[in-house]
This record gives sequence, structure tokens and C-alpha cells, in this order.
Amino acid sequence: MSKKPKPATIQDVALAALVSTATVSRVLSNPDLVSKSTRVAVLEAIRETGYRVNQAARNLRMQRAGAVLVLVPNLGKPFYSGILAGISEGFAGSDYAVLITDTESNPLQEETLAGYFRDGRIDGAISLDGGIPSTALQQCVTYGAGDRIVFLCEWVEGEAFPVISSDNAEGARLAIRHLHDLGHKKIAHVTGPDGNVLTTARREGVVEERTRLGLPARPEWIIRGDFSLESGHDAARRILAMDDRPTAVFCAADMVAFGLISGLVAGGLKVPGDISVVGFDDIEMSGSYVPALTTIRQDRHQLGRRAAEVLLGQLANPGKELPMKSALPVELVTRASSAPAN
Amino acid sequence: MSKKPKPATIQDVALAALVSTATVSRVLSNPDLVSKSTRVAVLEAIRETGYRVNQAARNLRMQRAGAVLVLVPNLGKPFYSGILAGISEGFAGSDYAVLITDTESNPLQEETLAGYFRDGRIDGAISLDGGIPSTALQQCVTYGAGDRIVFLCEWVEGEAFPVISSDNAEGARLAIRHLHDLGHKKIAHVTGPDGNVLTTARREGVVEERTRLGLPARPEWIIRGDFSLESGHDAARRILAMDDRPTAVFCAADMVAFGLISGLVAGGLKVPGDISVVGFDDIEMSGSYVPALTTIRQDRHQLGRRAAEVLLGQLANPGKELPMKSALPVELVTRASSAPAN
DNA sequence: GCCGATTATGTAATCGATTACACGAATTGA
DNA sequence: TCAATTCGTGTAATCGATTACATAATCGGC
Repeated sequence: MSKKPKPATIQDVALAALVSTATVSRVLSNPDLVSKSTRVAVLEAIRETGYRVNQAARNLRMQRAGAVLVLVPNLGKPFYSGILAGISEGFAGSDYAVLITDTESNPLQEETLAGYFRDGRIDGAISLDGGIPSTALQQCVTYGAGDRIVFLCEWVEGEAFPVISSDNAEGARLAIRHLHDLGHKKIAHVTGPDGNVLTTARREGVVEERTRLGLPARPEWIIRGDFSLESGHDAARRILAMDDRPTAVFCAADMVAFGLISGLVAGGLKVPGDISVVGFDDIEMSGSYVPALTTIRQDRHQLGRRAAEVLLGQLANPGKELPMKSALPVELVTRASSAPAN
Repeated sequence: MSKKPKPATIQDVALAALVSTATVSRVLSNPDLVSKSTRVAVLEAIRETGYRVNQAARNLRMQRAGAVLVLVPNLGKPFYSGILAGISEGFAGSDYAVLITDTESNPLQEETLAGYFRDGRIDGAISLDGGIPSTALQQCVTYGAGDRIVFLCEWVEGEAFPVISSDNAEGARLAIRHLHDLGHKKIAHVTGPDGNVLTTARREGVVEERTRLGLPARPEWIIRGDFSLESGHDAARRILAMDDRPTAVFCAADMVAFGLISGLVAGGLKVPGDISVVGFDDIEMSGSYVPALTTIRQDRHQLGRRAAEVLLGQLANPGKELPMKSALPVELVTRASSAPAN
């Protein structure tokens, strides 16, 4: 039935090329050590036998796992797909496998992460989740994996790991400035969940820019959300009930903006006629929502690639570079959901 | 800096328990072969040393990869998250790592999949993508991996792999029956993309049930879509332009329903006042859309688990069970987007 | 009390790569 | 011309498990 042709090993290649396995190995990993003639012969033998290196054997010998883990808060959020694509692209050339786990449906146990390192299942990790318990991180550091973890988009306050993220505060400022340019003065902001680092960064951007532009600020114009569609609905309800309604709302996420818009429309308001709405992220469907959403674009692909590169760098020369925070630029994408103030 | 305490090996345990490594290994994989007293001693030694088996070594010796690959058409679609959660849950107890790849952003090269098997990177695969080229699959079969691939949700017509999916035709029938029960007679259907097996199954369910109930059928009431938000918009435009408009629409996916609803509303129609809409999938946001979407729920979690179980079974006794198609039940979830016909 | 069967355990080969070390040949410099 | 390098390659140990085979101990039946 299944014939399962046994794959060629390095021995087979050595035999075919009339050299030792050491030489074959060197041709693969350190070609300069081998004379041109034998190198050619070995490469020919490799082609002939159809040899492919056995990762398990290599990993065992080299004492590595050959895999990295990506921790995603919620795989279901469309926001993450581009990032994951960027990450796998970043690792495509390498011989690392990319494991992905959803921290919402597979909550990280206290010692799970360090355990993965310990058991030789992973060589490094990229976390998109800023909610990893400090204790879990400390265990990794204790184990010596402290320099093989990088944070992406979110991060844990007070921990010294490299962080790749967008310039969240700048994104918020861009949004406010855009609305201000359109003539809006009363601008509300629907935030992310409490305690989230992105919430803070974006809220501060809002407050800062609003102050700089001399715009009025009322406490109820900062509305607590949680990046979800529902929190957008809630915000709509809140706004519909206000005496002094804002004429524009900047939401901390596109999903929130969708919820908000549908809520406002259901409440009889027009978007952008009565209220302009700006989101954050520029997820796929933002362009085809009705109205098409004005938003702050994060280069998700690039974010993913960068994180992959940084981690690969750390894995290549462990403990070399110092952890640091790098912020990628964001961009305002003007669409139909924002219009000049009446 | 990073002390990197060297993990205990099976040797260390053997030493501590005053037995051979063979015995330790047996305690772990075949406890019955070991006398109770030594078993206890070994277990104590394991606890003492904090020993964890090294997967790379085990995999090398056992000639396996210790990993399975999940092929997802588009990680960004919220539909897949629950499924992935179910899959990883299904593999949680096992010692298989779960690799996830997005076939849209990382298109599968002709020989990639078979290559993964060949290189010992994976022991099996679950494909959520029905668009895998037959040639790629044949290569896997040739290599002997034919019984370690299962399809989930989608499948490739004419290939003999196990398939786990929902009862798509029944879902379609349920939707039509529901609308019929509400008094609708003129029911349209927005399909999935051409050539997709789900498109066929659902469309056939629609046609069948519509015929059974003696409902009228006009060719333009079958509208070609592609599971996307945009195709929902297009469908709305199409419907708005019809002379003889349907009073209800069954969409082949929730995303399509969202696009459709927003398009219809933008066109001045009320949902469900003028037109009732029913979706398929019951993704997270369906319940909090406005109006909340009536839809056909697939048990995504269960689907994932099942696929994992089937694959694990195949891996445990290769080539034992025969491939077969199994359909999980679906369920009508009645919400606000469908109402009695006027 | 003896012999075959069973049970428990150890010895050592093995999986397929990498690499420290050794060695002979070629090259260099004085 | 000889010693010191450098270069190219092979030998064999090694990574950490599993397991076929061998061996010693125990048991049962007669």
C-alpha cells in the first residue's frame, strides 16, 4: 500500500560522493571549509539521492528545538491575520517552525511558557499578548530564555523585553488632528480595555493632541471600551443619551467603530452626516464597511516581519543586542466615515 | 547572566534511581513492564531531578516529527478561530505540536506539503482548504502519507481522504424551512465561490428544500458570491435593482449577510422589515450585529476536536481505518434579522 | 528439587545529524 | 631544505532518547 520510500540520509550522500559524512555536513553548513572539487561532487550526490536534512537529528545534535511560539490573544480577530502572515514570512527562509497558540482558548498556565523552553519544544517566542503574567516571564528569564522572547504590538509594562509596535500615540494624534482639520471641536474617544498598554498609549495621544489644539474636553467624552464590537454598541448608546453630543468619535479599534456606527445609525443618526467616526487598525473589512471607515493603518505585515527578524537576530547571537522598544510609523487612511463638521 | 541550568536527562534519572536508562524509559512508556517498587523509585527520581523527556531525541529515535500541520485558507476569517481552538484542544493531551499555516499568504508550492512529510517536519496534516491541488495530494500519497491527511469543513472532490464537516445541505434546508415557516415565498440565496464544495452542498440544499416546499424559483434569486463582505454588498446592489425582489435571503456565510444587510439598509430597505436575512456559520459577531443575525450554527469547536481525534487515530494505527465522510449536525439560531413576511 | 516459563532489568545498538580532534598534504618563509 | 602554517578530509564521540536481545531472578507444576 504505502510504500514509504526511505529518505536518503547523510550517509547515503557520503557513500555516493565517496567522502565522509563530516564532509557532506560541512558542504551544507560551512562550504568554505571544503575544496571546490569535492564540494561539487557532494552537491551532485545530494541532487542524485534527493537528500534533505533531517531536522530532528540536527536539532538534537545542535541542542535546539527548531521552533518558535507565537502567542496570540485571540486568533479570531481579523487584526492578527496580517501579522501572522508577516511573521511566517519572516521565518520562511530559516529552519524554524512557527507554532501558533491562542492564549484565550488555551490560557497559558503559570509555568507553561518556561516549560516549553525547558522541554526543548521552542527556541524563542513572540507574544502578541500583553497579558502574560510577570511570574511566567520571570521563570523564562530564570531558565535563561530571557533574551529569546519579543513582544509585538502589546507588551508587559515593566518587563525588559524587546518590543515591536506601532506608534500608537502618534496614530491617536493623527486621528484627532484629522478630525480637527475637518472642523470638529467636540471629539470623543472610545478607549480599549483598562490596563491594556495600547489603551494607555492611544488615550494619551488623544488627550495630548486635544490639549495642544485647544479643543474642549469633557470627561464623558472618554468612553471606556474593550476593542470589541459590543463596546462600540455600548458607546453608541452612551452617546445617544448625551445632552452635549460630540460631533466626532475616535475609536481605539476598527471593530469598535463598526459597533459604534451601527449603533448610531440604529439610533437615527447619520454617519458621517451627524457624527464622524475614525477607527484604528485598518483591518480588511474597513474599506468595505458602509460607510467605508476612515482609520489609522498599522502596517501589520511589517510588524510581523520585524518581530520575526528581531527574534531571529537574538537566536543567531544570543544575548547580543539590548532589548529595546521600536515603534513603526502609522498612517491615516481617509475614507467615507469622516466628513467636515456642519 | 543567563545561567541556563542544564535540564536533567534520562541518564540523570537512571543514576538517581540506581537503575538503567532502559528501565526509566519503560516506566514512562510502558509502566507494566516494570515492578512496582522500581517504578516508584524511578518516579521519585524523576520528581527529584525535574526530568522532562526531550522531544527531539524521542522523535529522532521514533522516526517521527512530533508535529502536525493545519492548513487554513485565511487566518483572518473569524470563522476559523473556534475551529483552531478545537484542534489544539484535541491535540493538547498528545505530544504533537500544532503548526498552523495560512494558505492564502503562504501559498502551498507544488511539492511543499509532501516535502514537509519527507523532511520529517510533520507526521500529519489537517486541511481546512479544499483548494489543495490534487497533484500535491498525490505526492503525499506516493510518499506514503496518504493516510495521515484529513480534511475539515472543506474537501477536495474526488480524493479519498477522511472528511469532517458540518451537514451543509441540512443547514441550507433548515434556513429555507425557517424562512418558509415565517411565511416567505420568494427566497434568494447568495452562494459561495464557484468550485467550492461548500457552495455546491449549500446551494443544493436550498434548491432541494425550495422544491420540496413548492416555493417559486427564479434564476436571478441564486446570486453568486464568495463568502466575503463585498460579495454581500454586490448582492444587495443586485437585489435592489430587481423588479421582483425576494422577501428573504439566505447567505452562504455570515460575512456575506453583513455585507448584504449594510447594503440593503444603505439602499433604503429595512432588515428584517422589508427583507429577512439568514446567514451561515454563527461567528462571534453575529449575535451583536445590528440586527442580530439569524443564522445556521456550525459547532466549530467540535469540528476541530473531531478532526484532531481522527488524525490522532490514524497516527496511532496507521492505515487502519478507512477514510470516510462524517457530517456534524448544524443548528438554526433564530435572532432578529428574520421576521414574518408582510 | 528440577526444569521450563515468566518476569524484571541491564547492555548496547540505533536514530541522523554535527564537530572536536587528528592527520597527511600542500604551502610558506627563512 | 626544513620547520611552521594552512588546508582538506576522515574518525569517532556526541546529542537523549528507545528497544532488541541477553541475562538473572522468580515462580509453578510435578
